[in-house]
Amino acid sequence: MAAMAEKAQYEELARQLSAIGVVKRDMGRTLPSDCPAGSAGVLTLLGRHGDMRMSRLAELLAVDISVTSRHVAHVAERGWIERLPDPADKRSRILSLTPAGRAQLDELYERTTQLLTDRLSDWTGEEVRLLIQLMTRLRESFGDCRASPRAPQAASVAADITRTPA
Amino acid sequence: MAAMAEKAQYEELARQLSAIGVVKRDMGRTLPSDCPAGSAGVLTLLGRHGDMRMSRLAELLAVDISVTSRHVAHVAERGWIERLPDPADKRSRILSLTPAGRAQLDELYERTTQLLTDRLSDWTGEEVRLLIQLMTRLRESFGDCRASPRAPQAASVAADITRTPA
DNA sequence: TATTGTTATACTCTATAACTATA
DNA sequence: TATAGTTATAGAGTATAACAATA
Repeated sequence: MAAMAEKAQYEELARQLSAIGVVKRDMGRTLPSDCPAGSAGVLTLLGRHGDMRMSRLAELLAVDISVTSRHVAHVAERGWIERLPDPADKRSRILSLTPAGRAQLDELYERTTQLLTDRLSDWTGEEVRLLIQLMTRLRESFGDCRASPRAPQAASVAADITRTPA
Repeated sequence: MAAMAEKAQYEELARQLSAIGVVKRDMGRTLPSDCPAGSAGVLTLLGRHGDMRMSRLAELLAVDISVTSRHVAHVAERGWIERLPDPADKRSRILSLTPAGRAQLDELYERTTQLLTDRLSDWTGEEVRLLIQLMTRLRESFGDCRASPRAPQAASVAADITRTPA
């Protein structure tokens, strides 16, 4: 009984996931031409979490380290980050934002805010918060448990909904 | 004041959007090797909405018609759809699922359900429903208003939350 | 002239595998 | 031997532009 309804829900969720690309592409169009989404991800995570090694960044990006390496190279070529030697392990490199990288990051923040302020003008803060919470939990459910260092577990959303009835 | 909080929320939402790829890739890995995500999208929408023209399908997929053309060609080569002449406009083609296409679609449903049943085992139906609703609204807010033919407008989610306090 | 759809081209993102340097 | 990172290669998805056929 409930299984049938769940199956239909799952189909609908799969459809929504496959269609979310239209949102990502719209976001991508607002990026500077020399800073594609991959580069923006590197800058954002370094800005948020501070200096880190390649392998840690790959975890946060949730992509293979070879992909991370390419994004990092692109960002480093533009002088937005430095790759410092790791005194504890000569195989490793410590990634660190440069002042130019921080400036680029500010530019990205500016563009993101402008776009979302426009697109989500009729959303409440509560709705945005809830969507963020559910997307975070979705990623955790798919095994990406690395991106929420401060929030060990995005607890049951249902409980949160009842606790915060707008 | 509130603007600062909103800006931080927007940054977080942008991060979640850029990181959702890990979920899509996991879904993609469950697909048959000769039926990539683009093909699955074509089959799914034809199954859901019935026969349609290329241009309509491109709208539903929310991609350029040139992209749609390639996905459709891939699916047609495998015998999953037919491209029938449109009696009303000889430039146009009517796309129609074949029995083999329906069988392939059933296979896709099966795999999707299995994956999501596993990954979302600790989600409530209400949480899934809410995520679907918010993602639908997000796409609408980004100008993709074409994919919800039966639900003219996904109304305020905040109102819905209070109306349905679990 | 305008529109429907196809094809050619180019770009981004991704994973796998082979490789180098270090642990 | 095992691990950190780089590079080469291949595959999927997308958009733009040029084109053919029809409206």
